[in-house]
Amino acid sequence: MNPEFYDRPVLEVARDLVGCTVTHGQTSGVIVETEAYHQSEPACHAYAGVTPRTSTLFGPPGLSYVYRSYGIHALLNAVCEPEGVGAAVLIRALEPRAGIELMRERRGVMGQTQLCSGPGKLTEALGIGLHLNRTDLSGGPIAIGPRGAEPRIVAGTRIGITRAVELPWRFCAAGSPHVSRPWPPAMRRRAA
DNA sequence: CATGGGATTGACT
DNA sequence: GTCAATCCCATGC
Repeated sequence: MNPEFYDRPVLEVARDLVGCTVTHGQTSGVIVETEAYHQSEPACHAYAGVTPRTSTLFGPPGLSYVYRSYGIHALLNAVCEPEGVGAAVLIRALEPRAGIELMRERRGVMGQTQLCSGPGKLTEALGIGLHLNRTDLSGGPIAIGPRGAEPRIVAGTRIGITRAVELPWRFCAAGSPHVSRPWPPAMRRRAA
């Protein structure tokens, strides 16, 4: 997808990324869960302003932002909005498509819904590390491609944060078993 | 230069 | 339900 796709309000991009395909090497998956982050709210790393760590977030749209979480996991984001605005979409879960056996080896689990059902899980399954920070998502080693049919989307509040917890900036593909837990309330009510 | 915290996960009670 | 693992970096002295 071209940089223009990301040069829009981060909430629009987060919603439109659900259903798109992420590819790295032999492995790929369809995005089933995203979260939006923006410099205007305190859960976003860019809230602190431009620092060596956050400079990627303020860079041109369409770049990757990969950072280490809890000293253990690499988390993958897509930088959005015009250069100078700090915003990104966190890729939280995928439905595995290609290279599933390789994902199983990397993750050490067999179940398809356990391979990529979390932001730290999917980077491990796809082999995405910190060295892929600030790479081009349209022509770089990580490629994000367009979706087919538009999926039905369920919105909820973001997961695992301590500030601005009330914002409904999490977007899930309705009924997908590959979404990370806990599922949004609107999705638990009825099976799919 | 020392310190503390975090957009998580998996193992355990 | 609780808790530890583990490291980059922001912050403060």
